[in-house]
Amino acid sequence: MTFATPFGEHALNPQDPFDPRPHCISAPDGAEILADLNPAQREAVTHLSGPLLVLAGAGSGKTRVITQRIAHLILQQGVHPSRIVAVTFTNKAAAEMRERVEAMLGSRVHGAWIGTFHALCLRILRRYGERIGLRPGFNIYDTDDQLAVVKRILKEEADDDNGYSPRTFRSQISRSKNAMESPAAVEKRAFSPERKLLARVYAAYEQALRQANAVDFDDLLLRTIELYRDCPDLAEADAERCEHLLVDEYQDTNRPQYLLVRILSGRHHNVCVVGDEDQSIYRFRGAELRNILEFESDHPGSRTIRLEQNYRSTGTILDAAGAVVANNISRKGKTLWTENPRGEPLDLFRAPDDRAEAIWIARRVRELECDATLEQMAVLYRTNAQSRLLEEIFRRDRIAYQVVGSVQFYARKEVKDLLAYLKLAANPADDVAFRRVVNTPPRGIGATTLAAVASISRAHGTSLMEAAAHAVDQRTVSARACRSLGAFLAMAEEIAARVADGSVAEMLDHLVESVDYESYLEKAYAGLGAERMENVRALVSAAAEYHEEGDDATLQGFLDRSALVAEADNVGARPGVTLMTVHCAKGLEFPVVFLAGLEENLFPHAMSSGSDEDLEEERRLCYVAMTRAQRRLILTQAHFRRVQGTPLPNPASRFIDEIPRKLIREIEPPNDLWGQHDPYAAAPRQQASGSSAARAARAARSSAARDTPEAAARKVRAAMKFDDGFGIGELVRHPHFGSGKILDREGSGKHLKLTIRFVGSSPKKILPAYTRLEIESPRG
DNA sequence: ATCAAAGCCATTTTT
DNA sequence: TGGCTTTGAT
Repeated sequence: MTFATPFGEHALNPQDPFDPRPHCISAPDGAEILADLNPAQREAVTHLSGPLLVLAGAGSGKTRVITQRIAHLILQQGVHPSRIVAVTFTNKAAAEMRERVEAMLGSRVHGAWIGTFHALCLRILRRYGERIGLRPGFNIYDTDDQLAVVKRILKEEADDDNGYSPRTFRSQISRSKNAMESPAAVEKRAFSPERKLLARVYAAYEQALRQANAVDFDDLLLRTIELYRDCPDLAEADAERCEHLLVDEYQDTNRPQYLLVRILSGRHHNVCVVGDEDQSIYRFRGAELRNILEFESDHPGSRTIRLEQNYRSTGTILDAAGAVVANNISRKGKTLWTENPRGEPLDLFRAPDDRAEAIWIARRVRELECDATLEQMAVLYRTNAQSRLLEEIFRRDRIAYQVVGSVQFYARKEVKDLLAYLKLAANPADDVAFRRVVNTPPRGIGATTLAAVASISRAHGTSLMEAAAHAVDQRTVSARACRSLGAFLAMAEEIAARVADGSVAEMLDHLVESVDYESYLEKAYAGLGAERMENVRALVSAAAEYHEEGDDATLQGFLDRSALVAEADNVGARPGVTLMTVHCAKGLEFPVVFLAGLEENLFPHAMSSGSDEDLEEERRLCYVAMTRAQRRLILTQAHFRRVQGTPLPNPASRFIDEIPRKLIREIEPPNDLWGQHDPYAAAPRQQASGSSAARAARAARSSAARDTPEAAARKVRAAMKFDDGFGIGELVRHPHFGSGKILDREGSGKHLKLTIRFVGSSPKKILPAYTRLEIESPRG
């Protein structure tokens, strides 16, 4: 398991990543905590009162500083743990921090809060949410759920030709929320029809969430701020509790998070933020670099400490990464240095295409296996889509690997289905959950029935669940629908009744049994049902595990966790090479790192070529990727890459050119990787940007045949008479769409299909055999 | 109402 | 390329 370190005598450095001894020494008392720290680290740990900004370069022992600081406060300053709050950005970081502090202090940390912003806010809202109108049992909507809400609204709000993408609306709404813009504010500044529609959809979305007693991720922060604003007593009490506030990854905070920090540190002002402007990579979701750049002016009397000694990487890797990020303008500027040896030059492999790139990486992994384990290697890439080819080749070559975070476990359909049942039990107002499970597995409740239920819910202003009960009571829907809807309601009630007693795992087990979920999966995913069933079993065992962790296990707690916890949180849990996106890799380190897909339009991504800010973020992302490497960094690039199935040419990433040549060793492609397939044959000649070329290809494919020379035939048919009464030009009435005019007809008997234009909409095809069409104006 | 086929769409990163 | 929605058939 241990491997020879190339660092010779440096191996005894206690912070040396290749030192086989465990990193954190257990149970220190007194001065021992400070023993292994350099002067800057020590100052950051012992600085006691007032705001503190720690600019911590990559690999400079940032987590160490935070954890030691917590230990120092508790052990030597006598601060009660419950008066310490440490917030991080990801669960991963929080878990690591908690683990390391516990390793040092054992039970003495008990009472300190260590967790993510979102988890902290959720806890506050669970306790006091009622004071701002959140009813107990409120649910958390993830991106999928948000999308479902937006889709439904778009359908109702703008049913005529809405060419708008729900996804765009969803992210625009999220963007507005992070900027803390109300629907009214968006409306006020909306000049284009699209912005106006956005304002309407946004308003309806907020309304829908309130009615469903649900909050989205953004709301967790926003509504906590709202709570503090409306209930100053609570803000006061929590700020009082925050004798010491520590914030990790401060460069990634957005506006709501910034405000929360201000509120919570408002009383004691002992706020210690740690961050690195060069590693800010979440601008796209509202992170404001400004927060860290302006910390000093924001918090008068603050102290700034720079951690510039790197303990992680070789000198070569550090120089290369530093040279890249030096091209950015908006930064405070740090110079990282290291006592580590220079190490090997960076490998650079330029592959003819993406397939050859993957094959070469697999081969190189095999070669390197002699001085590093598979677990010590990682392949990083910009986009999740890139993992597919790598996986294929790794599987073929029988190299063990683990993909982190691509398809989130909790985002899988089968998992979401079952969780939706539980969410509905916890919160019957959750309309998204209702729609999701009401006919899953299919039980004869189709669009017609659902539309009837929805209109009742609108009319009475109640949830779909209540509306459904009402419909069954009043026999508003057909007898058949009544029966299936009634059965569904009875089952939902039964599940809800089990919430009080019994474990979550038992509930799930019972649920899977009673709806016969397994045979549904079998039917719905021919052949792949078993695979999906595995995920169901994994969910059940996750629930069982959750139950074993503590005695305060509740359905609520389980749902909260599944909403906030991502799969990415157990990196390295399984054997093999780690495959993940660069974003996912932040905060991690590996002895050997491959960075794949270094091409223009991919990294930097085509989406980011718009502004300098976007490009600088890509560059920081590249910096983050490179600084994950401890011993070896291997860069790869593909001249041609398949995008949506078409091979597209891309020049090498500008980031490669920003690395000093002398730090790179370029590797010639082996013969067998050239020309075993001929990418140039299929590729377009033009040197276009990825996205526009892709669009052109798509357009060409679809614009092939669209003309319909049937107009003549239609005229012939229009001249004929029909004895079934549905003549062309006839006016008819449809139970749903109202009055309309028959434009055309095909087939006959029960296969008769009519094209009808209804008032105020485009023509629709109707089969009279399945609907009750009445003739409105018989022509003489 | 349900199922299968076919067209359609989108592909940046995540709590 | 593949997942998902719409369409079409029964």
